[in-house]
Amino acid sequence: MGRGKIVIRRIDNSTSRQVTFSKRRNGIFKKAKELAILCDAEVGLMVFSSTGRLYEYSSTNMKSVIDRYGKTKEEQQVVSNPNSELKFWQREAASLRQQLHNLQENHRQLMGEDLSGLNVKELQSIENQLEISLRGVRTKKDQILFDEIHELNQKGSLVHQENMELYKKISLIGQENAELNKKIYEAEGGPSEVDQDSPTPYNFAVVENRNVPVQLGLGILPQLNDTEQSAAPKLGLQLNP
Amino acid sequence: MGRGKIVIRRIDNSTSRQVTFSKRRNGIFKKAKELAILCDAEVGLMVFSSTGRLYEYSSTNMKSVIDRYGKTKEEQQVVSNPNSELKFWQREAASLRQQLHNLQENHRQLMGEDLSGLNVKELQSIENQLEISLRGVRTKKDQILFDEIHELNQKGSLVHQENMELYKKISLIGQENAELNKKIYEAEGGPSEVDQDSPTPYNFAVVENRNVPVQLGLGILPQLNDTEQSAAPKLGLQLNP
DNA sequence: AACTATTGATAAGG
DNA sequence: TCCTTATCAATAGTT
Repeated sequence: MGRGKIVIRRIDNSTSRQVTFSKRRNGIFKKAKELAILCDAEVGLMVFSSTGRLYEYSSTNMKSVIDRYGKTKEEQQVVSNPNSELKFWQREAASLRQQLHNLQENHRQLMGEDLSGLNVKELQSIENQLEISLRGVRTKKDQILFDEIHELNQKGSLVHQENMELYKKISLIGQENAELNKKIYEAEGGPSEVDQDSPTPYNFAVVENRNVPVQLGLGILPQLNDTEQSAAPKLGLQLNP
Repeated sequence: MGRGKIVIRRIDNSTSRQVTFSKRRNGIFKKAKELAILCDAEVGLMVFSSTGRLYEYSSTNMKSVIDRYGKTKEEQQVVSNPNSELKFWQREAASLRQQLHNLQENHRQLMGEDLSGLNVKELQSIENQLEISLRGVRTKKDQILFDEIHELNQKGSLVHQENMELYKKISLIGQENAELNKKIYEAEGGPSEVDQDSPTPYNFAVVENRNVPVQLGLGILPQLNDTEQSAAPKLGLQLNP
């Protein structure tokens, strides 16, 4: 029920996972309330987010629900009996240790270690998995680099534009200046060769010599449809997608 | 979501209430499972029907969820049993669970999943590790295949030799046979054209026609320094080291 | 238990 | 986190 169907499997992207968690948490709490009210049931719901935060709902109060749960399961004795609880935690630890062990073995094989005892078929399977992983990692890395370059190019483009505008302004100010000088010259009457060749301060007549702005050296990607390509050598990473 | 909107209030009709309870109970349990899987959350859900029946779901196990709940709420009064061994095992389980969690994350990344949130350097590191792993796995696989081929070639060589010896024996027996026939012929006196063309049983004179043994079709590796290469086409895997 | 018309939840995208 | 909207899923009422 959304813009598309999704497979029920851990959401990789942590942001999406977080967002989905929020939405669905609200959803399930609403459902829990409705169930309790509509059907006159006692409901207790505890949810720990992957970051460890607790969210809870209880139609009455959680302690009462847990107590009732304990009674119903006839495990009330377990809680008061230290021996059986001890055993529970020992079993729990054993189970976790087993899971850890399995995962470690799996992990070592993925790390290319501990390969003895595997047949060709199993090795082939690991090889395939590693190839898939490698492709995934490379794709992700390339994408990040690509994005970075894209961003740099955009920034470069902006700076370039800014540069152009600054040059225009300088050009205008230069013209203004020239006109002012001219007026002063006319006001003083007659030409004065002394001042003729040494430009006044704030005279930006240099603009006329080179109105091409400094190249920033950022490789501009084709898809940026930048029309102001120049023959100047470019620095930085160049991607050929 | 149904044939019509309903108000969220206790359903009076007991049958309807029961039916709705069944449907919505299934619904909420499904949602709870999905939430746990999608968002990597730990979920515990307890529902008592109006008739007092308990229905429960937990993504891990209810005791663990209730314990965690108690700890999180800091309402856990271990006062009833401040057993240090109990605490030890609880810490042990928590530690193992943490390790498991870390390893799972690491593992997922090696599987090429869950790559968001990694920077280029980290991705590069995973990429390198995957390449090393891949090389290791391939080397191991190739070695197994190579060993297998080596072994097959040795076996083939042995069978070949055995074959040669058998052919020699047959040849000897054939000669013996021929001599015996000759003696019988001489003892009977005079040639008999009837028996001349049809070979006696156990006459292996066929040996003279082809003393080249059947090719086993095993590619023989150069390092086996097999000198009996033939021009016959070979079957099976051929390695070119 | 099925069916199915309808509402409700939510995925994707700002 | 909240808003919006297109879709899919849950389910209310019925058979």
